[in-house]
Amino acid sequence: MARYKSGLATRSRILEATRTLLGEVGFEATTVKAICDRADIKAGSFYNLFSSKDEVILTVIREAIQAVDPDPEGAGSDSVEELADTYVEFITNERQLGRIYLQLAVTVGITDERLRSRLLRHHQHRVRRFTDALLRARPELGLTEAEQEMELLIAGLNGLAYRWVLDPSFAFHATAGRLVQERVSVGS
Amino acid sequence: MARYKSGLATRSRILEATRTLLGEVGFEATTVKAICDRADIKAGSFYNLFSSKDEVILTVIREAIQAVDPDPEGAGSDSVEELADTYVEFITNERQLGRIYLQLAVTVGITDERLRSRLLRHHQHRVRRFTDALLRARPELGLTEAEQEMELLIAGLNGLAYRWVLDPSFAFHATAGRLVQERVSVGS
DNA sequence: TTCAATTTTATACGTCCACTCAAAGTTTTG
DNA sequence: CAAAACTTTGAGTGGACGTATAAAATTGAA
Repeated sequence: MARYKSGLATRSRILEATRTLLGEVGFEATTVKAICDRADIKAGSFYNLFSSKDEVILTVIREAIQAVDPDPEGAGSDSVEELADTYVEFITNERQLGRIYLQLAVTVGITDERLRSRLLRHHQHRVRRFTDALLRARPELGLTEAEQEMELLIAGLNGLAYRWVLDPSFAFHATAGRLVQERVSVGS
Repeated sequence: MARYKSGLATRSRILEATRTLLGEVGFEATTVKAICDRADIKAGSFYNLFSSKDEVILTVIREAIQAVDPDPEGAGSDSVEELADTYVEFITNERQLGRIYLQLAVTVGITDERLRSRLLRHHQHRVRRFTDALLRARPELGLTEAEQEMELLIAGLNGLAYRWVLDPSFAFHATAGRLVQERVSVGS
């Protein structure tokens, strides 16, 4: 474990290098050597601060999952629009973590059963948060109906995110905005 | 190139092994050795029939892209419902190719610029096909409006596909059906 | 300033990777 | 059936990978 400030700084550089590599070249190309080269350190330093390649990768994956579902002070008082907007901002601004997030389900999730169930729990938590927000705005909706709407909204947002990754000139923000408006005003 | 029937059979076995591995364990774990072991051949035979690992993987990727956008006899006469249904069936039945397809944009697409633009062209072709089908059913819609609707529908279908991969107990077919109904009856 | 704790370096090991090739085996053709 | 074309095998290559460790350098606390 890092205790001296130089060690802590090295740890940060390793995490940043890992984040960049995972986001830009994918899991396959993110080797310990690539991480060390980018962080400008030697393998020995890496293994002094992390016990394995998996450890640093899982640390960054946790960052990515958390970034999509932040639990800010005002938890439980966001609107659907705000929640959706936060996600769009996350994908477009935090490019590295965003791409890592989008890779998770179809790449690592296939192989690692524990990560898959963790991602599923994350998704269910996200649906709940969106549903709560929708019900706050439109209390007359039934729980099941609201949940189904938000499942569709989140699927749509994810699909648009993949679309945007494929072509960053795509009007992600505007399209997502229209989608949210539709879903929020469902049945009215 | 394979000319004798034994060579052709081996080629098929290699392709099937690659398909299975890409779909089940991902790109990272799909090594030449893994392919050869699963196809029960030696590396020399592999390199007699394919010039590289990339060649066989790209062949399977092309299969996956084509499977999503088949050009059957009746091209230009499908309904939106049929097009969407075909996609859902593809993802749920052709599990291997389906997972490969879903991995493409966020995994290989990041690294390989040529593949990324190929995927983008594939997507645009798909949007056009869905839009044509929608306009056939509802000629009163404007082209732009119809295109935007279908962009949202496809994003939704893709998002639901990712959702289903994460948890195959998810009611993909039913949820996709509701989504299609909504989009087809837009503004009416 | 001293010295123990921590970090960095240099070097190395064994494994697995994509890939090659000569030689032996098999299939098709004339 | 014999020669040509093709396929398979088995053994091997160099290189990059993850992992490990002893010694040198640096740091922080007393």
